[in-house]
Amino acid sequence: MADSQDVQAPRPLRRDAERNRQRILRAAREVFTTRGLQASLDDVARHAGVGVGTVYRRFPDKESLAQALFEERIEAMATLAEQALAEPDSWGGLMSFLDGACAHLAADRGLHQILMYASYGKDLTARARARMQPLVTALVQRAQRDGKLRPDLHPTDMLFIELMISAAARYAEPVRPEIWRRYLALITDALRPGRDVTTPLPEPPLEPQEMAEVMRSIPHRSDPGGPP
Amino acid sequence: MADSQDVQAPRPLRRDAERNRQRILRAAREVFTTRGLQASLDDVARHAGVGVGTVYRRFPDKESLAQALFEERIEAMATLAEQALAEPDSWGGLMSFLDGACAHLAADRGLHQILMYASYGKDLTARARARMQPLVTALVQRAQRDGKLRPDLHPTDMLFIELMISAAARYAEPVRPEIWRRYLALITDALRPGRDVTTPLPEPPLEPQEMAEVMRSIPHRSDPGGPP
DNA sequence: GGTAACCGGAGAAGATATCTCCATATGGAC
DNA sequence: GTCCATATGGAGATATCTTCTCCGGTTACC
Repeated sequence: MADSQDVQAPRPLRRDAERNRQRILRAAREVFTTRGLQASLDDVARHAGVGVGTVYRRFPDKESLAQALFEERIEAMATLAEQALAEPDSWGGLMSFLDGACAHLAADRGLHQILMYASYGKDLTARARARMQPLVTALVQRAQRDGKLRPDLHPTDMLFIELMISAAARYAEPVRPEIWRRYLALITDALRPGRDVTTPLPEPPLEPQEMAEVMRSIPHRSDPGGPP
Repeated sequence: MADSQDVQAPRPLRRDAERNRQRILRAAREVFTTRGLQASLDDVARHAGVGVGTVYRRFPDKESLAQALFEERIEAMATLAEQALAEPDSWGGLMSFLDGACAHLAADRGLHQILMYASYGKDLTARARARMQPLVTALVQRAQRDGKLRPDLHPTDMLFIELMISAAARYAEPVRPEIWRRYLALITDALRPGRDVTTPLPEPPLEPQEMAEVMRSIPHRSDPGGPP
């Protein structure tokens, strides 16, 4: 209890070390963005122009690196939701959020993996949920109160829409990277209430607790169990 | 040019060999269904109760096995489309097809991989396209002529819908294997024409040739390039 | 009963990814 | 300028997997 503020004060890292740390993070962002989380730390090292040893000294394993990136990504998503919530038009806000989230996910091959990376230690997906859930719920409920959004939709449905759209984006990415907008527009059309034909939705939405399980679907290592 | 009909008449396979061949195919169906194409041939062999050698003697590599399964899967899909086309109601037919195709894809983890497996030698996806494209086009155009389907949709859109839904199914499979029906119903709602609000779709649909590229997106081996 | 065809499965060969080690280099306190 | 705690690079030890081969022993069929 001498000087530190919390638990963080081991030593300020030598200047070259800190510079390399930043390089590594930048490289990881790029590599994971284009190739996904299954890229090896060797790849990241090469991309950063440092040795593997340097990477492993700073980040014991891929999970640590993912965790470091996790924070900023979640924050970007949360900011998106907050800005959407600040828009006066509830429908427009919801659309902005969906569009922005899908754009992020479409452009970043590793993002959904980072967001859904099941981490043994601290459950990152729990943090993601804690941060995002209230915002998305607010967006959804506000639009529903205004009668702009089908009342039978649930906040968890928004996440599924994002997952579906980003899957489409990943499939089409080499051919037509923007085609996902077509399908988002299509789905979006189905979200409005009071159309002449509205099919009652079969299957109740996923409860948050179920969604939590889905969010943990990407296993560590390159265990070929996770879906996309 | 002595006795054969085409190119097929090397020797009728000894009885035990044929029995094992069938066992292997059955095992491959099961293993690929539950774990996807990245299961190893050793897994298939173990599941079939035969030695790896036996598998490799019959199927030089995983591609050969996939190819053998490919035929029956494509045929099942084509049958689905033909039955849908035989239904008098064009909208109902299209829905039957979408529902059936999504159900197949949701229940079979390896199916979309088999259908989209880029094969060096004979281009299987080309065969799939040749078989399916006319049927799906007929289904779509018939519904559009009847005014039951938005006119701005294209046959390739149906495939994308199937891909998106099956991605959702794979994500949710351990938690709620049937939730995909919820999202199919949602999308389906957006397919009808003449609703009070119809957003014009941005991005033109994929041309068949572009779709062909998308279909070849799953690389050989376990090359971590393919999307889901 | 003879033999061609077949079987099983150990293990060779090849890929990859993870992570360690240590000789060498460098920042920065004094 | 000196010194040494702190860093660095990258070869290579480990570990894990899959694919595919090989061959002694077995089996179907005439």
